[in-house]
Amino acid sequence: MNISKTEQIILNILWDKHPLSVSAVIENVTKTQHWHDNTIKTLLTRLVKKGALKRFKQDKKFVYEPLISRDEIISKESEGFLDQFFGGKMAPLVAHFAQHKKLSKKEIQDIKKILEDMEKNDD
Amino acid sequence: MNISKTEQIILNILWDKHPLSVSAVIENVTKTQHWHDNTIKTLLTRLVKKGALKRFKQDKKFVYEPLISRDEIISKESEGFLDQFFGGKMAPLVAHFAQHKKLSKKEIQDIKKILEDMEKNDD
DNA sequence: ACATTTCAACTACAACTGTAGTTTAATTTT
DNA sequence: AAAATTAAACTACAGTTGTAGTTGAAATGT
Repeated sequence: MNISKTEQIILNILWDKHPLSVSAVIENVTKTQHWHDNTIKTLLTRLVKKGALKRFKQDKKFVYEPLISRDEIISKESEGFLDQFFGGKMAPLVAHFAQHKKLSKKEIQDIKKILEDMEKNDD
Repeated sequence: MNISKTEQIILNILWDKHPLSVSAVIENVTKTQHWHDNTIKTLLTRLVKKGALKRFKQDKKFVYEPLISRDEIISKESEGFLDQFFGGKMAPLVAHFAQHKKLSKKEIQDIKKILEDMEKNDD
């Protein structure tokens, strides 16, 4: 299954909260994207067809919810991304962001903490 | 400019080494992809048309080289990726990989080192 | 110079994507 | 119940992408 960029935006919303009616999805999407209603409906339909969403009637209206997990997609996409641009390694990614000053002090601390916790709970 | 996944593979090769002749590109690509020669040629042509590569004759044969920098594309793609999946923050990305045990001990050390260096050379 | 091999250019084509418009069916309002 | 509104389904259409095939031009071997 392949999820396009626009479809991904719909999925992100439904991962946050579901099930959602068409109108609720539209409302959420249009907060950030200037899309026509029908465009959003098309995307929903395509996602159902792809098996990424399921829909069912609730209160006489269709509602949608994800069939694939955020984690599943994130894992797939992350690996592809890392392979494509950083030879599959995290370190160069971090280095890239470091070089471009995309990391705040707080973020650095957060990341270090994550890594240290990880070292502790070593298994 | 938008680079597709397959095009990206071609670019990756040319960033490593350039200029390269068509046959050299083909040779490199087919190490990892089972693509027909013409497919690779099409990709090269499209990349030229997009302005991502330029080509010129060398020794009576065309050779190709990148017009856009790896860093440029990586920056763009990385940000898009991070926004799409991790709310634009690195920490959750690291956490994701940590959770999925995708980080070796050595990598953890490497990343920590990068972060610490960064804290030192603070500006 | 002609045949052969190699390059390069041009053409093809279906699936997927972005982006809706149009038609039909269901629900709600008066 | 007829009219109005809303929801759902169906249709459209050009651009991009993956994946080559075909044709024509140039270089090389004999």
